[in-house]
Amino acid sequence: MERIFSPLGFDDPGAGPLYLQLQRRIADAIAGGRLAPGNSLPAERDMATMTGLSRVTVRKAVQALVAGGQLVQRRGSGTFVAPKIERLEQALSLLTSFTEDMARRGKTVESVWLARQVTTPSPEEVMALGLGAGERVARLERVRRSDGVPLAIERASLSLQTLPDPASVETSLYAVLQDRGLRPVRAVQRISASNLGAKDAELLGVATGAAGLRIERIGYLPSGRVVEFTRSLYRGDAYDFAVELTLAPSLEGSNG
Amino acid sequence: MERIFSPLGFDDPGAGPLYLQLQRRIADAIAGGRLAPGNSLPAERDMATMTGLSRVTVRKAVQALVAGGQLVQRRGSGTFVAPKIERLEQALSLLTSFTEDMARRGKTVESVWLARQVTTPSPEEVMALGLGAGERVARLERVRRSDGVPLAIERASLSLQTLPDPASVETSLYAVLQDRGLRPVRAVQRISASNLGAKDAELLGVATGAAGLRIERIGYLPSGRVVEFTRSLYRGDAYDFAVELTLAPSLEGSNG
DNA sequence: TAGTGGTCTAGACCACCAA
DNA sequence: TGGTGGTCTAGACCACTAC
Repeated sequence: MERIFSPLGFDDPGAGPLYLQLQRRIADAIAGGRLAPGNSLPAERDMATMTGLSRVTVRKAVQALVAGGQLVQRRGSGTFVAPKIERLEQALSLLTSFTEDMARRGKTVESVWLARQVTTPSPEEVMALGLGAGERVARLERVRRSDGVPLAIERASLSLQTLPDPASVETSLYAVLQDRGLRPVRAVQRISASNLGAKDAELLGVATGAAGLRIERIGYLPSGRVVEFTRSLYRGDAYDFAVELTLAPSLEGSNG
Repeated sequence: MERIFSPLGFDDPGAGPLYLQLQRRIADAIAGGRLAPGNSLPAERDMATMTGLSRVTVRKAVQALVAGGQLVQRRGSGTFVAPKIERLEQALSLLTSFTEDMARRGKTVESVWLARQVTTPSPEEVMALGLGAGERVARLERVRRSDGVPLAIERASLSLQTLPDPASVETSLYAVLQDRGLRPVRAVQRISASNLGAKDAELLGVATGAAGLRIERIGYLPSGRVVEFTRSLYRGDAYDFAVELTLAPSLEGSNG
């Protein structure tokens, strides 16, 4: 610990900005195990006096590591090395529901409802669901947790013909749809990454600006009718999506 | 412009921190089109005097928007609204190479090589490629650009039996492998999101901490032998991966 | 050369948490 | 109540860009 926050070595002119040097020292200490998950760091003011830097500079180094998910800070309490997070792997090629997916691997699932209502659709929802003029929409918004850890924010929209009573969904949306004979058999997903805004980050228990996996899904019935339009935001540090790929058809047989 | 940086309204006690209020004002102006892509913002010092805030506070607001990809800053030049980026969509279910994928949609592809060498493998590479003790590895690292815009960093590792001469790869790795009769026919990918470090961010031309899509791929021959181990980092703001899902086999027929 | 963003400082007050 | 992180300020110097 003394070595990390030693005032020595900060005067090398070619070593870059001071906050980056400190950031690198702390990151190296975590990577090297000298700072283990759960360990506390000295208070910001103490790090400042120990290193001979100003508190603002120390804060800039720490903030970068908080944003990257390597440290966590609790006001009034202190700064700590982030706990090791167990990465969940989910197969992306199968159309399963969150609830079923977690049950399959023996995890508990809790949902915290943010909204479960009938409302006026956004232009995006009108487009995706093919709604008529004046038609309203069922919207389900919830934070998904597994074993107490928030994993994803899920915002599902369905036409009222598909789901007249949103309040009837307690846990699995797909289970409700299945009862109504309206479970999707095919879906198209689009995946991208983006930085989480303050609100979404708080819901997921990570720092503002942390990387999240954004997944947009449109589910279809066998008839081709759209049943669901879902936008999810997964914690980037807690989720791995696995996909199996096969050779592109147009290239088949031309190999070798 | 005057409205955005007006000193009025910053005294409301319930509106949260000043830097968040300013951040919201600027973000709203961009979303509402009052600030269009390419537009320049006043200098930081000017924004500070206009709003009555300190430069540090203005900077904190601006930095957050830079991290989120909504603004770009150029030292000595100014602060600008980020140009609209064209999102590329790539099918995730087919095993295609970057080069072929871009060619199919009529885009030019350039590679900037970071490394193309035979070297000592990392433990991760030994594991993924199933290398023997003392065996060396061919490593290909490059930044992929399309129409001049950097899109991804690709780091591919192959055993020397698969690719004895890394320098023989000029554009498409898969084309070279195909010539040798070693093109993979199956691959497993793992997808997650993470914040880009300073170095990777610079290579992709985005701000440090921006969200990136991390993809790890292991490619196999028909025999089941591993041919390639590739770790890629895509710009989160420039890429959409599309996947089509079908009903999980175990649920087939139980629908309705 | 003038203007811009990038870094850094010393000091202050507030809100929250734990003993 | 004392310590912690969260916010904010005024002022300074540097490195780079554009002219």
